[in-house]
Amino acid sequence: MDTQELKKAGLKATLPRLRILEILEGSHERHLSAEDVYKALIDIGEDVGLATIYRVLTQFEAAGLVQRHHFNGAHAVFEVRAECHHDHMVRVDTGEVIEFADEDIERRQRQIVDEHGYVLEAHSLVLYVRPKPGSPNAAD
Amino acid sequence: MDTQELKKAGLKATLPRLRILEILEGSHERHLSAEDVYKALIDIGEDVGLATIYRVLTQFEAAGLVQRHHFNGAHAVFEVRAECHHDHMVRVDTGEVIEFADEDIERRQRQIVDEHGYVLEAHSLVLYVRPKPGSPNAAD
DNA sequence: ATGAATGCAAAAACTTTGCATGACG
DNA sequence: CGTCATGCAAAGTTTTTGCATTCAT
Repeated sequence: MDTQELKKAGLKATLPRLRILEILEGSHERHLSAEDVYKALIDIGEDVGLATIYRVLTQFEAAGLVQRHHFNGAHAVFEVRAECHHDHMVRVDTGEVIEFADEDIERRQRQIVDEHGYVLEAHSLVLYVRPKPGSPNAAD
Repeated sequence: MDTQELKKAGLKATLPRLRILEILEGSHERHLSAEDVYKALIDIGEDVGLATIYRVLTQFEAAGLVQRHHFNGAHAVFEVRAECHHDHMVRVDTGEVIEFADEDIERRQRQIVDEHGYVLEAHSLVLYVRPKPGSPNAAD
């Protein structure tokens, strides 16, 4: 039950918060904008204000339940925090988001930052890609 | 003369474009927002509209003269395109931007993308850092 | 001269906030 | 029941656009 998850995060288990969490966890597309969540809720007949969505998503982010990304400069997208860290590829032709993890890059990042006299707080890596001709991806 | 640079890029050498290019090239801080450029122009008594700054920066980007970054979700910053590619570190305490280049990461990125059946079109890597205690940076 | 560029102001897109009402514990 | 959350609408930010005027070639 998501109720426990919310309480564990120090948040009251209100209906809007439960609904928003359900959408984020249940969606096939893991990366949703506030507007996406809003539309999904309207679709299932839940009447939640857009302002609430923004407020709740910000709280979820602060509580570590979700992560906020800015794949394109415009609007933010949110994804439920995965167990294991990963970065993202974005197809420039379709906008599809593909997750990947690579310990080599992670390690090298920490090393570079350390060499400069800093500590790595967070990072954002997005690879913008297009299908390689002849690859199975070219079909989509 | 920047006039040549603009014409070579296929852009008419208008006064606003020349001024904006001068600001970008002459600024100590290499990463400027549209607002930053606007204020810098006002400061030197040049009366250029903010809308023009946005239009010109977008043209510069299309022409390959500048690169657009989104270090924070809010506003975009622009930098004159450097001869050699590099990525960025952003100090979370001061907002200072530090440039770095690492061929290991670049190579690994291309490899990962290739393994997934894609071609790397572009990428964005930002490391958010804080000074390492005891390092010379901690002082600033 | 002629088409493109500019400036202004209005609009657009995304997100945040104020305040009265309603819900959780 | 007290407090925090919600909804609505209004305001805030950043960026874009329409249109008459001005400028570069």
